[in-house]
Amino acid sequence: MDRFVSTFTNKIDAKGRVSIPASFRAVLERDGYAGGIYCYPSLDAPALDCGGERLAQKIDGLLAGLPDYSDERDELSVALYGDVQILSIDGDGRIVLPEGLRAHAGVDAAVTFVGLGDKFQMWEPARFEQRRRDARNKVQITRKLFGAGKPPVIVEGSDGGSGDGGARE
Amino acid sequence: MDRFVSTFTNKIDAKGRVSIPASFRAVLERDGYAGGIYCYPSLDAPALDCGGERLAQKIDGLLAGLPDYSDERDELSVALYGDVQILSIDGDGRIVLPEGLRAHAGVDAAVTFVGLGDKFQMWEPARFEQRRRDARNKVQITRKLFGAGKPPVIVEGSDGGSGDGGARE
DNA sequence: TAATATTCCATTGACACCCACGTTAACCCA
DNA sequence: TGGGTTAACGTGGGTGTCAATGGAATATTA
Repeated sequence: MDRFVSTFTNKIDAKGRVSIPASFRAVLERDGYAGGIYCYPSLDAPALDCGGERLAQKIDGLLAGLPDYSDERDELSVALYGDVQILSIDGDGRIVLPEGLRAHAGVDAAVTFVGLGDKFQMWEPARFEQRRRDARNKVQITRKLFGAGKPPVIVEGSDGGSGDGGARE
Repeated sequence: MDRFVSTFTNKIDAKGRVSIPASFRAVLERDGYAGGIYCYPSLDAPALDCGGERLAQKIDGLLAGLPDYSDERDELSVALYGDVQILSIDGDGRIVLPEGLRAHAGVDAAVTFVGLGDKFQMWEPARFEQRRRDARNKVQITRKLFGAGKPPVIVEGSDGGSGDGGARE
């Protein structure tokens, strides 16, 4: 299992802690993460993008192409690195969400973890439910267009395994 | 952790001292710094660029690329080296910002530290907030770089519910 | 000596670490 | 197949540690 798959909803406790789904943690291990996960506000949604080293390297790669000390680089750096927070995972597999991130995602009592292959997102449960409904409609339309019959599923990473053992709970 | 990541805001006390975020200090250690950090006014922003040895070497490298005695080199040398200050870090991980630097960044009561990979910047908090918004907007526009176009989300197996194990919630 | 800068110490509050409980899903065996 | 057992995960709470901050004491310079 090396991809983030499926969705889980966990509670935020009084201290602001949330458990990261065990299966996601397993992926992070393989990903090789040094004590914490990278997490930043999604650019196009009220959600948080999270991942391990692989995600960090993706960001690096993005900047690697730009010349040092160029305006674009500085700007992009600010937007990417500047927003990134490293959330350390405690012994029980939990993180605490800083105020800024919580605000962007609008979460308070609970968080929905959404696997997206290379990375995963954190959503306010109700908001995610809404988004998912919308997405489903879109899928229906797409199916019609393709004259489908094909089963849906559509993780974005693609080939991604469907269910398999993963998903517990 | 070997790069400056994430943002922190710390206060300036009556004597002009600011704590450098602990995680940044950790990076500086690895970077091998001799008692102080390199710090100079950003060329294109009301902020201060800071870093350790790696940053110094990068500047050297940048200048090395330009022909000796060229105008650009002179200009750049002055622009970079000329304003560089070495700020020593005290036993508690704090530095004091000289007047000149404070003026350029417009800081007074607090400083926002922004990790940018192999260097970090210091901003006046409000000003940084503004800059961040701008940067995010711009990035959204140039987002093709991300290999974007990928719509977010959408897991959820068909109505059959076969797919993965669905969330518990 | 006055004024400024640097080092040292104390306080506070946040966070990481530790353990304990309840629930649930997986497993085993009759 | 069904009931009991076990293990794992999510959750809650207590506690120690460390970072940030404020202030005092000491050194340094004019």
